[in-house]
Amino acid sequence: MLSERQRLILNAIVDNYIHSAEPVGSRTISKREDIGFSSATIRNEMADLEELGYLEQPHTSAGRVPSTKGYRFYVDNLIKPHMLSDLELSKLKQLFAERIHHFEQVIDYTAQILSHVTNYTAIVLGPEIFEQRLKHIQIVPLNETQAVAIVVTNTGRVENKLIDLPQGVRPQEIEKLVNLLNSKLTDVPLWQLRQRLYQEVAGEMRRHVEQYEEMLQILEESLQRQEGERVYLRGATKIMDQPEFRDVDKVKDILELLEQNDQLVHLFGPPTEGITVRIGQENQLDAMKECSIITTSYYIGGKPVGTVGILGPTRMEYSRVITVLNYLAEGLSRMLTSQFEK
Amino acid sequence: MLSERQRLILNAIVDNYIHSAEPVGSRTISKREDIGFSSATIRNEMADLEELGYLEQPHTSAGRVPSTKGYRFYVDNLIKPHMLSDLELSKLKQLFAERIHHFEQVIDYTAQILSHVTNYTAIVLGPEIFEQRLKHIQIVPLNETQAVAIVVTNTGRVENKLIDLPQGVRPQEIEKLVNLLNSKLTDVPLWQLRQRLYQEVAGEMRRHVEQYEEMLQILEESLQRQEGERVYLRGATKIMDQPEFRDVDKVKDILELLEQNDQLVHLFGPPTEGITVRIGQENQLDAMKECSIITTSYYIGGKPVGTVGILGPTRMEYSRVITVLNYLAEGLSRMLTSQFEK
DNA sequence: TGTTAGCACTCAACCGCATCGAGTGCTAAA
DNA sequence: TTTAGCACTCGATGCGGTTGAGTGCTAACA
Repeated sequence: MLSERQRLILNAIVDNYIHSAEPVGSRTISKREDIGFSSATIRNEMADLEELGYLEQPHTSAGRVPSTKGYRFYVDNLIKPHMLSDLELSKLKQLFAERIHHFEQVIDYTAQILSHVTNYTAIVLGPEIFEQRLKHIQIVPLNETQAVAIVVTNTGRVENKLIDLPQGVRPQEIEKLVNLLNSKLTDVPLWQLRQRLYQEVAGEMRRHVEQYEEMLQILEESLQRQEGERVYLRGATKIMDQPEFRDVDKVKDILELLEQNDQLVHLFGPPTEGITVRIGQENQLDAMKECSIITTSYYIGGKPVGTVGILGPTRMEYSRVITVLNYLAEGLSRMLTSQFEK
Repeated sequence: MLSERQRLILNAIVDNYIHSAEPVGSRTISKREDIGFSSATIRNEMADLEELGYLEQPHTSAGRVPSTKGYRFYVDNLIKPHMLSDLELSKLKQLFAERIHHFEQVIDYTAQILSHVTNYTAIVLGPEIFEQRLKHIQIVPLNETQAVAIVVTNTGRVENKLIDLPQGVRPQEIEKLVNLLNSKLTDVPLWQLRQRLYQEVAGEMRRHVEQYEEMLQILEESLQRQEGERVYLRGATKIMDQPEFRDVDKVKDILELLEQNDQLVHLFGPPTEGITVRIGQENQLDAMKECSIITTSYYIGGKPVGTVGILGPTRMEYSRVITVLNYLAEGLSRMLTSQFEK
């Protein structure tokens, strides 16, 4: 367990390093107002903290830098709440002032604002498809052999897929089928769709629809491909503002990762209640070993539907970002709930 | 006008620089098989070429580097057709082998393959909305006050928009309206929709639909917002493989530009028949002054629907990229035509 | 007259070396 | 227990010399 003084010093070092990006020496710390000890005392404590694994030394005659463990302790125990500045507040409020109807635009704009306010990369996932319910299904024939299947959810999200029609199917047949599907499947959660398709629709279909076999298969296929979450990425280049990422190779690793949307979902892990912080090597992916990721969930009517997150260097302003994320996720949830709940 | 020998030398210099990324000296050139002159002769010619503006010298005791004018002459007059290697061919054919139904997926996959084959950044725009025709329109009420308006085009593209309903509108009204719209507007090109809405539907609507005014306004709004072209960007990080972009600041300028989709449309300019090459400062945007962009159009049934392009350093393999783009655009056009034409 | 060998010159890149200074660990005194 | 003092470490910075690729110019050559 760390002594009170050790905590004080660790806190001072992390704070300082976050803002300077330079290894911090004992003198710098001893001159801080909140510290009343000489540099020599600090040096002793620093040596101890290093032995305990909270600090690291780039080389013998340099100051100390927090280790992953150091940041972890800082985030878990030392962090002080950040007060949002007027500027931050006014930027954030832009989002809520805007009256955007389109779900995807709201989310995209959220990511944009978030990156702009924090000066880090913003990533927003959402919405979790399996929380959504079917509102309407439609099949639009394009020509003899092709059609578009369209699924609309209660949140106003529209998924569509091009499908091949069985030979010689008649428009009336399709219409009949669509009516059947809508009467049976409306308000069913998306993840149950395939199951319910067999339970409740298949029997009826066999009786009323020609080419029952083919159509069923096509339907299943088109319901299956609902992608999971969509990824909204903004401010990816912000990472290059950080002095520790002045190196093209480092940046490249990170941006390449960000280019692959599927990897991002991995990075975020399962949605959790409240703020989650992943620091440096705590992220499995190697390219992220010098980055931290802070995430939280947003809700519609109390149900989590997606995740918002910030990606920055391990040396990121944890306190500020956490406050911003909390504020934003709460506001976003309120906004979405009032707009999209049932 | 350049002499035959000057062309030969300019060609050799550009070729060499493209592959080495180092300023080329007279000795290097004189040793090439296709050149039969001593380094001294080459030096004289190089001095002339520099005076004429085709070459530049980073500093006195360095070799020469092609200027924008030099590249331009190379591209217009000297380039030799590139033979696609087996590897390139097999990668390109992956695209045509795949049987993807979804338009957007085809385009996205195209960008992916293109970047992978060329090792440069690939950008694909499309499809041009105004070439598409309305296939089906649908309005799905979500609750008392909101609905989703969905527009399906003949290429299978689906656009959707959340709309506010006028107070107290009845579902039957909406159904009536949708039927009316579909019967009047099917097969109308998207760009004519608004106009035709007034010409052909408004009168009928007034007679048959309650809350005529509000609905008309809402409809117009929802048809209006059809975004122009979509942008598919792949391999943005490839630029960092280039030795002249080892500098984070340069890379940042470029990637920031690429993050803004609207800027990209600018960059491509209006679609043209055949290959277009924009070299260095020929691009208006300052961040692009060390980049070249090669574009060409792709077609559905003989009509241009979008643009594919490659972004690389000015020192890019023009010949190879042009061949790849030609081959790919042709194949893509064939593929899309067989799949989507009316 | 065009080409080429030869040569002096230029200049970025590289290397070694000395210096500087921020920061350390240790010791001894307060 | 704290702190002043001091020797020590080592990256960063700066400077002079060397190297070598490449040039322009001149004079000889075919």
